[in-house]
Amino acid sequence: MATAQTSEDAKGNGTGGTVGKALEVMDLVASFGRPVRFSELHTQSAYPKATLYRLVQTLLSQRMLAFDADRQTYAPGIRLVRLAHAAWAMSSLAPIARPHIDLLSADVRETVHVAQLDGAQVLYVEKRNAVDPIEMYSQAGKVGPAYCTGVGKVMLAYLDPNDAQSVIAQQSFHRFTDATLCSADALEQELIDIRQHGYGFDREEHEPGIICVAMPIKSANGRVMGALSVTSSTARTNLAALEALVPRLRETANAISEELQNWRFPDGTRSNQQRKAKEG
Amino acid sequence: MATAQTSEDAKGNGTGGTVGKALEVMDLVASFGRPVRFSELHTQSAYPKATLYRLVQTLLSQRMLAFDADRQTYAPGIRLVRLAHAAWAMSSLAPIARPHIDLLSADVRETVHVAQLDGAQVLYVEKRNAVDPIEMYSQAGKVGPAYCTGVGKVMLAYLDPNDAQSVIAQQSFHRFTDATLCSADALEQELIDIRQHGYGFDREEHEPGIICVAMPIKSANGRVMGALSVTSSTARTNLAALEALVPRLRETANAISEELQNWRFPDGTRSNQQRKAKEG
DNA sequence: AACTTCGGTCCACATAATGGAACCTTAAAT
DNA sequence: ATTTAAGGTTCCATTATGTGGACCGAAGTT
Repeated sequence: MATAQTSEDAKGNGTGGTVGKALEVMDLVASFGRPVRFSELHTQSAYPKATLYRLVQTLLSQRMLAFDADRQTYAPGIRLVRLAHAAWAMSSLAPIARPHIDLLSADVRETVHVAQLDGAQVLYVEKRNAVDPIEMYSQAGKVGPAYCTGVGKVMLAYLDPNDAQSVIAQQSFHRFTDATLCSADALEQELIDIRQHGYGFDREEHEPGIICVAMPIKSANGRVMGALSVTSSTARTNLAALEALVPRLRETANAISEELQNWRFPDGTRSNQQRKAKEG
Repeated sequence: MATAQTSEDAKGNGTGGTVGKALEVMDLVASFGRPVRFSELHTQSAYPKATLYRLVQTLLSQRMLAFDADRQTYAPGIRLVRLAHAAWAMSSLAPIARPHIDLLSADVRETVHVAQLDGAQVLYVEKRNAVDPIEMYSQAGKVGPAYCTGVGKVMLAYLDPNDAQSVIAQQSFHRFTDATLCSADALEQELIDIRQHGYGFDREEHEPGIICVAMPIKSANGRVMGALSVTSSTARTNLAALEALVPRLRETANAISEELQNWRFPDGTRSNQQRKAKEG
């Protein structure tokens, strides 16, 4: 139920094995955001033509990529959607968080997000929008930067220091707005601040006019599992008003944490370690 | 934009390369439907312990699997959710179909599904439920059998004969209900019938009391891209009433087909312009 | 016809995967 | 405290896989 990385591995590598290379190609295809021709991939890839070709063919035969014979283009295959369904259902906070953020969202009448870390980026796994409640993959599955979003910053603040260091090192620190924290130093200062309060804000750091208040979701033993946030705009409200929602947010985060703990999958997944942890 | 397999490949293999083996492990993990221990995987896998271990480690380092240190269990990783977002957005009918099935669903006030073939199974990529409109990954991403669902049968009926043959050969023909078509022969008979009418039914073949009418969604050149269906129950309606919806369904399917064509990047080279135009 | 671009194939060679066996580590049994 | 067992991890000689420069052929272009 989490981003593994138990700190000592630190080899946030990408390559090495064939599988890694194949996944690099997957990412490449996905990064285009539209179906691509082989030659387009070739120009963007470090791999020689024959190698890239074989990788693409492998992926194709595994239905990880789909080929449009008419247009001669490749796109990520729907086999992924199926696997992702499993990932979303068992590996994300979403199924557990859902009823809680339904309540929260109905209560505060603002957009609520649940996010987790995927590598060095924030991945949104669930969203409730008070005004337009129907959203699908188009929202869950989206990624964003960790250093300038409310959810990203609170997760970083409570991450194991080694992991946090590694994630911070991978941030791009692009200046989206005047308020964006553009250096590791500025960010770390902010993280200290977040740890003191127990929650964090996005002060128009990612998008002008967009503000949010965020709260970490932790497991029983204190590991950050994700974060949730309430987002609004400066046109409608202000930081002080959002701060007033903190108790409600904390309540929701705690409820999710707790349920996370009790959560058992159909067949008993209870481990001895868990039993112990619960007693202690 | 589709299940590739342009008929001449036919090697619906699973193994061969390392990538295939790794994906086999992914499927295995996903098939449990809950986080699993290494030993559980080992008992279910043909691979020797060391090999399986290395595959799992590779997948883990690629964040395709996530490891829960507390429970010592593996689950599909959230990197998948991110890749799947790309797959869903560019490789599925869902983004195009969405507005159309919104209309259809509001109109007929019944559950509407959009599905595509993923290998030999039906994969639902979008759903609208008139009474309870909030659904997420929990629905999109689900899979079902091809031989006893409305959408599955209409897709088979219009598939290239070679591909259809291969898919039919992979069906399990489990008898879910008295009405289930339990043999390739019975199914092929049904497919002929579907081709004659241009649409198909699910006559409680998968679940007692659940019926549907389904219609293929084809591309300009006649290839099946997917299917859509209106589902209801025998308690509320009957097949004749569903059949009366056929014109409305055809209209929707045609609208999707057409938009599919226009949305298609006419030539790889022009795609950016088109995108720009859409944004502006 | 000569040239270019693009997708696809070959094959000697290098790398990465394999898996049996040995080895830790934790927990339960004696 | 000592033994046993089971789950999990590492080693390394062997072998299967993947690599990529060169080459092919079709479809356009000049």
